[in-house]
Amino acid sequence: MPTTTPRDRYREQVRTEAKSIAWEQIGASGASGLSLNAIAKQMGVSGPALYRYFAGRDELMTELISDAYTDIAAALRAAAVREKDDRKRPAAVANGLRTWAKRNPHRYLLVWGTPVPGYEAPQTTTDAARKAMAVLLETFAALDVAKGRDALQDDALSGEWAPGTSPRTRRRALAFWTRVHGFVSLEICGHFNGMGFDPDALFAAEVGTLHEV
Amino acid sequence: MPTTTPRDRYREQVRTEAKSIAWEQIGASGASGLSLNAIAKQMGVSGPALYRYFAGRDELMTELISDAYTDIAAALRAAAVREKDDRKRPAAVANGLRTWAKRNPHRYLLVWGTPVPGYEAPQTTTDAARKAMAVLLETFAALDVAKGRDALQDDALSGEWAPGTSPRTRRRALAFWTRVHGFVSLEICGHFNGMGFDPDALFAAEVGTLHEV
DNA sequence: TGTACATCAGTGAACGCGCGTTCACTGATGTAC
DNA sequence: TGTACATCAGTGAACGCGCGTTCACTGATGTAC
Repeated sequence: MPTTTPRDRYREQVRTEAKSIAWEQIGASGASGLSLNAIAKQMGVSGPALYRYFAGRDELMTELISDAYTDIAAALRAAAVREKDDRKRPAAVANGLRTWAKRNPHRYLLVWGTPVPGYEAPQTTTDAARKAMAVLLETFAALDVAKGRDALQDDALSGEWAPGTSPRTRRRALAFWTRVHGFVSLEICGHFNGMGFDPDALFAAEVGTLHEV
Repeated sequence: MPTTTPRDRYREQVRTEAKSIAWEQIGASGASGLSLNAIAKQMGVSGPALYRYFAGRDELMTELISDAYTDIAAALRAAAVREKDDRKRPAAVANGLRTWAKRNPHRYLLVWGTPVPGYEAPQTTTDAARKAMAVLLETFAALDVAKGRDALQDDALSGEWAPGTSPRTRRRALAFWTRVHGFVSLEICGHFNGMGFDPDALFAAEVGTLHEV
């Protein structure tokens, strides 16, 4: 009988608190500054205590990345369903992604920023990543009616990923992804600072072109 | 009489070697893994010895970033002058940027990837960044003849950066930058791995749309 | 309800490691007369 | 050309710090009869 005992609930609570502090620390010192000892200290607990909850630093990292992917996927999906008009949906998803990224820059960068050295992403995170990508694919699949001009040969985009979608849909999803990521990552890394233009306006203009991607 | 003495040349040589090893280490352990001690060890020299050549870790980092910017700017300019046709030049510059990035992923990411925590870029690097941006601006300024459709209000893009260029030129340069960066950064961070499509083909398609950005 | 036992959270000490940086010092290289 | 001095490269010890991780242990919480 796998009922959740009080101990189970306590465990989950401690894990959640640890992960929340982990994000704070990543925000302050970057992904490579993530430290079990430092988290323990902030929780008012001795270092080794956390080894009851995580196998080690790498497992914690993996879980943080998975959580972030799940969060992103949910945000994208929410933005997608909120927009009923198929043709306006790409822009809505783009805005959803940007909003989420600005609210969670460290999560965003942990997932799509510079890879953490010495950390190899396991299967789990790759799966989580596909869930986020699926939203983009569905968004463009809904638009997949006519409007030719497929510059890319079918086979070049017919990899094993995303079976059941057309090459055109995949290409559009990819173009969407790279463009939005380019803008968002530069913005949250502060590379627009001091240039004196309005990021909102530029993003709006860029997003306006996404439906004809 | 500021002639370069043998000692000066020796100093420069040691600094160059140290920086070269620094890049190796950044490649292996990431930007936050950069360590004066480790560099010294690899040079067969004691740790404190390097303090004769760099004021500290941060100064070395600053110099690496500046060097990277300078290198990028040179690569972009070379790509730009090689292409005589104004309208093909954006694509040429895009290809130049991607090629450089794939050859120097760590340099690229140090400059445009996730910011190094606890490191604040000084004026020097900002200046170097502008030199790279200048190539983009010139590229689109050359195209600045007619072809309306300026979706963005003039004032929104009339910040203090890049005086002497038209808002339209600035907007196009920015759109170029965000798009190319999006593609290139995802590619060199390995986010296209296992998707089974041909990055070259997708980039070519994306670059084909840049002249009408 | 009470007692005996098993489970599990958390501790503190320890291991070996690497970091940035300062400091007093040696020894070699250059310079001035 | 030779000698006296100044400059500078590099050393090794030291400071204080933090890291991941293992281990034997204490004490509290739950479970079975």
